[in-house]
Amino acid sequence: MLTPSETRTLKFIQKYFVKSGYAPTLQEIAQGTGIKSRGVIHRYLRALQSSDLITILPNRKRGIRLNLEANENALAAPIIPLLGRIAAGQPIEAIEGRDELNLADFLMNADRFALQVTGNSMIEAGILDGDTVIVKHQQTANNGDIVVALIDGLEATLKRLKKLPDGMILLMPENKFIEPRVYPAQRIQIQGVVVGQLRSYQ
Amino acid sequence: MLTPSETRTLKFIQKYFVKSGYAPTLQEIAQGTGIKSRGVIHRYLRALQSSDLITILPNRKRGIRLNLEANENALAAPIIPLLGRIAAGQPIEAIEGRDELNLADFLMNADRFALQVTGNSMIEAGILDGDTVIVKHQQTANNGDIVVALIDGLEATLKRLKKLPDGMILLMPENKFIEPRVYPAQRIQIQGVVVGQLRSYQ
DNA sequence: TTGAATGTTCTCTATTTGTTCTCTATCATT
DNA sequence: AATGATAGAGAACAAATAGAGAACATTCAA
Repeated sequence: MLTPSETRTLKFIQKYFVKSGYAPTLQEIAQGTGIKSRGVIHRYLRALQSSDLITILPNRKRGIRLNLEANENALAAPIIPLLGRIAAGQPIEAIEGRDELNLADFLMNADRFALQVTGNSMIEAGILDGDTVIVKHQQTANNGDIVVALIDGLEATLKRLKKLPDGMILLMPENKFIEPRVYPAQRIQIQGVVVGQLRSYQ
Repeated sequence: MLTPSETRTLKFIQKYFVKSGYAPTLQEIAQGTGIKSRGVIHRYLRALQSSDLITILPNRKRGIRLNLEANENALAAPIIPLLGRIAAGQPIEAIEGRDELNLADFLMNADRFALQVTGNSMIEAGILDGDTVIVKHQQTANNGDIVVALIDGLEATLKRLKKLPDGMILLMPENKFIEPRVYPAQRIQIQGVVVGQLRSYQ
C-alpha cells in the first residue's frame, strides 16, 4: 500500500514519461511535487521500487524505469473511445471489434512529423487551409500518394504525385483553379508521404 | 532509452533532412542544439548509432543517414515534431515558439469521443467519407457549430447547426446536392460538438 | 594540388545527479 | 506521555554526465 506522497511521486513520474519520453531527475520530481529535498524523493523511490512499481538503475541519471505490468492502466496511451459510425439519418452503428481509437497506431512513430498547411491547393482532397498533416519521412512514394516534395532542393510543396510514363513527374494540386506542374524527375526530391491529417475546431 | 540531448539531436537531424534534403554537418547540429563543440555532437551521434537510429558513414562529410524503419516505435510520448508551415512553392517556414505537436492537448480529454463518418454530407467542410471526428460531449451548441444531433431520439446525424429566429432548428449539410432540413427544436437533441477531425491515409 | 571545412578522438573540467545520513516535525494510537 | 509511521529539510560525498576545446585525420571543392 502506498502512502499519499508515494502515490503523488509515482503519478508525477508517469506523467513525465508520457510527456517527454524519458525519466525525470530527482530534482524535477521534487519541483513537480513541491518538495525541496532530493533525499526525500529518493526515499519514496526506494519505496516504489520495493512495491515493484518502478526499477531504479543505480547511480544512473534519469535512471528510473516504470514497470509496465504494474502501471498498465495508468500509462496514458493516446486512446479515446470510438463510439461507432455516424451517417445521415441513421442511428449510430457500432464498429465490430473496435471500441477505441488509438492515436499511437495512426500517428506516433519517430519517423513521423507534422506540418501545418497554408493555402487551398489541396482543398478538394479535404485538406484545408490551417489543417495539420502527419507525414511519414521517406524518400520514395507511390503513384497517387500525397507527398511533401522539394523542388530544386529549395521549394517545398504538398501535392499529389503522378509518375508519367516518360519519366517526368507531375505534381497535382487538388484544386481545379490551380494548374498541375510537370518536372523532370531529378529536380524533385520526395521528403515524405502524408499518412494522416487532422484539424482542430477549437 | 535516449537521453534528452540525444533526443534533441535526433529531432534536429530529422528536421534538417526534411527541410533541406541532405544531412547536416556536426557544426550545424551543434548550432541548432545550442552546443559549441563538435566533439560533443559526435558522441551523441555514436549513441544514436548504437541505438540503430542513424548510420554514420565514416569520415564522410554530411555522412549521417537516418534509419527510418528502425525509428518506428522509438517514440514514447504522444508528441511529434512540428516542422512548420508548408505552402505551395516556398521553403518550409518555421512556426515561432512551437516545434512540437502534442496530441494529448489536442484530443485527450475525458469528455471526448470519436465517431467514424460515413457518407458525403459534410464534404464541403472537409469532412470526407471514412474520416473520424472527435466530439465533445455536451447538450448545447452555438450557431454554426458542427454537431452530432439526434432527431426524434432515434436518428443520429452530423450537420452544421443553425438556430432560426422562429425557434426552429436548421440542420445544414455541407454538400450542395443535399437539402438542409428544418425541425422544431423539441425534436432535436444535441449529443455533442465536433472539436476535431482526423483522417488516416494508411 | 592545396587549403579550408569537416569528421574523429582525446583529455579536462564544472555541474548535475544519485545516494546516504542525520535531524525535526506532525499526527494518530496506544 | 510514549511510540511509531509519515513528511520534509538539508548536508556531504561519489559517480555520471554534459560540455569545451585541442589536436589530428580525412574530404572535398576550388
